[in-house]
Amino acid sequence: MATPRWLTETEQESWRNYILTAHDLEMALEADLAPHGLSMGDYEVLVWLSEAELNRMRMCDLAQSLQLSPSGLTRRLDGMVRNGWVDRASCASDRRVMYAHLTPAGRAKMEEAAPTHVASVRRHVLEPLGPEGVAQLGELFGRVRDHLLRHELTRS
Amino acid sequence: MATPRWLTETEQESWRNYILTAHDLEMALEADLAPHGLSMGDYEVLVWLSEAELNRMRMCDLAQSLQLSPSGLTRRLDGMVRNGWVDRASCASDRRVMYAHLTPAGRAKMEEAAPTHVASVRRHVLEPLGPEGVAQLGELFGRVRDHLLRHELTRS
DNA sequence: GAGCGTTACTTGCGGGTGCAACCGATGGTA
DNA sequence: TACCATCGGTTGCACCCGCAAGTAACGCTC
Repeated sequence: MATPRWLTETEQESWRNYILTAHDLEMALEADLAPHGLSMGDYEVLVWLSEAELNRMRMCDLAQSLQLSPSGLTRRLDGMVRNGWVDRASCASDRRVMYAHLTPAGRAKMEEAAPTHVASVRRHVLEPLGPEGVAQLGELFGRVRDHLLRHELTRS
Repeated sequence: MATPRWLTETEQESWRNYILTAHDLEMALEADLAPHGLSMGDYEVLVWLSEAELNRMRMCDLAQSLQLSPSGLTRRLDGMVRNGWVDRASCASDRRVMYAHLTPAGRAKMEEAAPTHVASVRRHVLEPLGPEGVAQLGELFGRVRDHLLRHELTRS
């Protein structure tokens, strides 16, 4: 596991449960999405663009939303453009900017895959946790997240 | 985020919190370990071997413990052997088997890094959650894990 | 003891990602 | 207007990883 014995038994076991499960969970979600020819990464691009105004986002904003490096996003879009789900459009007012834009085919792909993915999340996570478990999950990770962000800010 | 609007507001937010935080958390732990010249992956190898009998494990067992593919482990060990933290030893009774064996230097490196990592986990996770939060975390992911494993078994 | 399915590990290959370097564009300042 | 720090994006490079194929060894069966 990830940590030696300087932790309580309980801490040890909780942390271990988290580490192992997070990995397996990711694999399960990925596997459920695979039949659609999508990775979770691709899927998240589709979702973000589909919810964005005019179905498009600036590369840098999208990269931040996806927690991806600029180069990482460039490469991921390369693939999605090749598949016809996204196209690139330059910006008239700022010629540095490149928009990632969802195509009709991309929207179709997303609407095809979304029910699968939602069902996957529901089956693997929401259902076993139950409503109050889901609320706890959000609360716990919200606390960790706040702590992380605060820590990050005080660093600079 | 990872999921469209077929989820409750609460579900949506909880899931989102989890996805975003899990990523940031991993980065934070990785960053804390980096000054020692270790990735989390390397560190976990050191921990597993240090807790194993005779400070060694069969490659296949170690791969399973680390949730890594055989080839992935081979490559990771390559690097750690190059750094002198691990060496390979073949097995007398079964010549297919290769042991990964922790060297004294590897143990030293692990003992050097462990306090850092434990402090990191404590600061980023255990402290913001508090004792009862940690227990909840373990309980929730234990439930998800049980569900995943059961599902996996019924598949075969 | 010959054959064969299985196991353990490694290697070739391709995909995904981050970092650093680069280029063009922008906006503020002298 | 000229300069320059900064920003947005892409490319070169290196690393990590999984899958498939290959090799060697094991062990069961006939």
